[in-house]
Amino acid sequence: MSKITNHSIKTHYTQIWQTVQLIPHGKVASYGQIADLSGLPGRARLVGKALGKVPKLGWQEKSVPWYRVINSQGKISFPMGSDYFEKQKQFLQDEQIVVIGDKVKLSDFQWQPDLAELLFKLTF
DNA sequence: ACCTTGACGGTTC
DNA sequence: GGAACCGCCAAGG
Repeated sequence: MSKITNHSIKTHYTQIWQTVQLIPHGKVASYGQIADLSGLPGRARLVGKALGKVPKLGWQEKSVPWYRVINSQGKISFPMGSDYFEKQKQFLQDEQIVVIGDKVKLSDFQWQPDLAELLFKLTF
């Protein structure tokens, strides 16, 4: 398994983290999209939970690029002005992603995964 | 074993 | 737009 795996980590979370790591620099994905790609259709909320674990586990901020995951409307899911909101917005802008207010234009920046790439990289 | 929590999503009004 | 409502269900207490 990948190095991010930890003896206490549950399998669904690992699948989610693995999928999130595939989002390319400069692109974003929605929670639902990650759930689908992780073989967990309809479980977008679980993706949020899994991403919330990243800092709590003391992992490096960017070991799993959680900041590239936003909601299906293209908006950052943290309350505007909160610390995490500002951090996520900054990380996105650092990758040349345009964030207006709390919103990213999905038609310009949403990750369109290549099927062959997914089949090659995902091991579950 | 039961109850609550979630960085969600879609439908509807 | 946006707000209310409901479906989702693994994880952690």
